[in-house]
Amino acid sequence: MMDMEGVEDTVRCEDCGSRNLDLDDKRGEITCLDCGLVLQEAIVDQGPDWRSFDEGGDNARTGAPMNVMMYDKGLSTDVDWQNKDYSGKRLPGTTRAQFHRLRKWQARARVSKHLDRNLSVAFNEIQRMGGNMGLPKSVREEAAVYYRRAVDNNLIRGRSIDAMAAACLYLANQKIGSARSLDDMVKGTRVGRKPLTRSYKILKKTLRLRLNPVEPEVYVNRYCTELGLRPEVESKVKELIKGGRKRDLVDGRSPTGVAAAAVYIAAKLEGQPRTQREIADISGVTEVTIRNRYKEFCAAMNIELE
DNA sequence: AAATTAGGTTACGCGAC
DNA sequence: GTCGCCAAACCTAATTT
Repeated sequence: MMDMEGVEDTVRCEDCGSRNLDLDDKRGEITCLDCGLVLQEAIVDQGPDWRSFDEGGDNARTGAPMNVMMYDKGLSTDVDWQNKDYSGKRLPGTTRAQFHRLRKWQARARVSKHLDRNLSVAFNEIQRMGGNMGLPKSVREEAAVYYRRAVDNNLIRGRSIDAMAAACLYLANQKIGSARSLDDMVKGTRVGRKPLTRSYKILKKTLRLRLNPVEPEVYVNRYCTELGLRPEVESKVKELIKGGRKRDLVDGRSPTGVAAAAVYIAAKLEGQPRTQREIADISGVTEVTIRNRYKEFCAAMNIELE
């Protein structure tokens, strides 16, 4: 039933059969332009995990899960086919009509159940992983949108949900600039580096995503915060990176390395020095790399440290 | 703590298979 | 899709200043 060519050729409006559909990235909706039916929504919100996970973690929950990100959008109760109420009496005509509509909507929600289940699991994963490494809600929402588009483009079959979910998170993270490196992702998701990057590439390619290359500036705020540096240091860091970019010391190098080195220099210049080791620990960049970068900077920009 | 050195590893684009 | 190749950027580890 599904063919390999992507959403335009395969998805029709469930109500009127029109192929005239509109995909709204921002809101994550697919809307039929002919009848106005919203086919798919990325309903994303924070909520407690309700799936059990193998390794520890706090999966405790109180009360019913919020009906967010549920694969069937909360229509989880069946509507009885008989036109009778709970006591067996026949329903009056108007009520029957209402139930007819209910059934219709329910059938609709069932159409692509297997895909929706996949989405359900994936959304949970995105929530869990994202929450795990403290990614803001906006990133997780964006990731969910990407995942749904991955499903729409038949990218899921034969790939692990976890890897794809992690890849979506990584993409969203880059788009929004939440300052997580690939290393951070690997650590925070327990998805291997290989499958993660593989899914990431496929996703990026087939969705034709154009992302700005990650700039070192993205990491500056986080590094400074984690090192307890004053705001002045932070602006000094950005200044340094700017200068470095002019002198071609930035492009082609790993943004984390450049950021880490600039932080090292700025911290020292501003009288709030941190050791290379400290910076290496929080940034995941080795001391050696920090040294290489910061020496390049000093040499090219006539910076004297002491 | 910082620097140096040596040697191994990864990412990436691309073409071949 | 995977493999092999490339060079540069990075890494680890040991040692010295």
